[in-house]
Amino acid sequence: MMTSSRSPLEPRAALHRVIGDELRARITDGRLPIGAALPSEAELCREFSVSRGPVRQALAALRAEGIIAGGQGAVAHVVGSVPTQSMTSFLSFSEWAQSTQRRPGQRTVELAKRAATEEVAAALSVPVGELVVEIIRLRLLDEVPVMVERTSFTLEAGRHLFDFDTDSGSIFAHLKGNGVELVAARHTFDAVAAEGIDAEMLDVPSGSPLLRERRITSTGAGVPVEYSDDRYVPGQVTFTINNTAASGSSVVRLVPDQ
Amino acid sequence: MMTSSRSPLEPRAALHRVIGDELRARITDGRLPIGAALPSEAELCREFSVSRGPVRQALAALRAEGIIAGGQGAVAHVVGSVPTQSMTSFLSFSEWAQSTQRRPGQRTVELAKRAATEEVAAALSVPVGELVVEIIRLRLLDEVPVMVERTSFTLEAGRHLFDFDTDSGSIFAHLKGNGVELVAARHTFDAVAAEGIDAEMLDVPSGSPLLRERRITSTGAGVPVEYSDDRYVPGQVTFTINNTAASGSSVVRLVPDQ
DNA sequence: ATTCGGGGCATGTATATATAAGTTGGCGAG
DNA sequence: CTCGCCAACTTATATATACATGCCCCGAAT
Repeated sequence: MMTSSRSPLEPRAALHRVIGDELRARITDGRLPIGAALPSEAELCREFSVSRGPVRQALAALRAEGIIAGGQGAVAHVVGSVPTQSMTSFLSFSEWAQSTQRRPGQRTVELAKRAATEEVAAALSVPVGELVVEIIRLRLLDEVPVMVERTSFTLEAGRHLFDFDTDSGSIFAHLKGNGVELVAARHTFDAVAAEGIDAEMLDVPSGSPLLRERRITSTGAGVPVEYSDDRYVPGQVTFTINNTAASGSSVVRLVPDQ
Repeated sequence: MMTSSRSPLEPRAALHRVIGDELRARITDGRLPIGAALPSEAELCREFSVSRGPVRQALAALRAEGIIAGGQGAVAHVVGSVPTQSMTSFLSFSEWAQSTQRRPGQRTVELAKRAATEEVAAALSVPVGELVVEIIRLRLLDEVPVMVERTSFTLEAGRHLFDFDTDSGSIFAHLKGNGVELVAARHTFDAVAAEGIDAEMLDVPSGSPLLRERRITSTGAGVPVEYSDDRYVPGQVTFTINNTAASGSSVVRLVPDQ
């Protein structure tokens, strides 16, 4: 059976993914409530007519997400439905805001092509003085200012921004449409005091605390594309992380370099 | 197999973990620099004298951590050395400090058994008023105060703390020794202003920004054991997170409930 | 009634094998 | 010399099998 348009033998369906999605669905829609025991591996094998390999792969994925737990000799059981966000929803303020029923707003303060400062150059792995595209935006939720964002793109990626209305759409959606794929990000959190323009734009007293997220986003090949310094008004937005001993998560506490 | 002089099948050494650790070591010490191609699966099989199963398990773990990348038909290659920490090293301030060559210090301000406030009760999933063990500690790095920690334990876990010198050892090590296993944690980050006692203990001006980490730590069964509110002086400690589109990491940006 | 032990069952780990599908590099035709 | 195609290599996926080890429950002994 060649079926030239498809594959000769169907299998390329990635059974373990099918199984994982099915179990995820059962958990989120309540057929497998929190605390419930999952079917044993053997039962899942029978149900999906597969061998233990794919079943165990699916269970391992769920375990890594922290959704199920259970050890050797005991059937796994549901420990909770971990809130997760897709990569794009996490990176894109607009997309995230809409998913929480808030009206996102934004005001572009500046869009410029300029030489990279030492900090930006280090983050983007380019020589100091190389041209980068810098955009400063004030972000709002339901008309209330919540964040000031200072983002630098490499010229290669950033040139797409000049033919784009940065006050309306999502930058990430636009970049993706132009073939710029962002698949990995490193986030660093600390606290800073609001100063000068930031305090004014965010409408908070000078010196009041802000949550700062610095972010380096890269392509699949590990090439940095974006560096951003985002400062949030406390109480409007927080960041939450789940980690488990099993899936040594990538949450790290660090001493800043300098 | 042979395995004649020892137990019938002796492995139980978790070969895939051994292989993963070895590869991790090669990457961090430079024998496999960033960008380098890993040996093919077949070569690794020969080198470690195992079948493809354990090798693929090890590679899958590295891939989930974002350290290596590569797809079907191509040898995987190193995309970066992601700093990771074990669960215990991430949870335990003392252990973490020692791994960074700093001298950790701590001063216990208070250790008390008291009724749970609304906030604590909600975090630990116990009724308001239930007895919990609360400990307040000032944490130092090289004699400099960097963090104030307010932790509440359920009575079940916290009772072990009264026969323990909280100024010397690691609480987590002590709890683990008493059979309290902590395997999952949820961390929430925001910024707050330093106030009253906190500002005084941390030796910063009142009103200056602090990075706050609130943490709920649970057992493998999903039962909350510990709730902590830690406030860090900026510039001394930051938190870093890596996430990739592939391994939908559990990093989430949230609107606080209240 | 309570406790202790054993057996059944479930998961963890490893091997061997087979097929599908993507990557790469080299060879030959134009 | 260039372009296109094919063959070899490599990874992704799935099956079948075997044994080690930990949990849980039930039954027997106290």
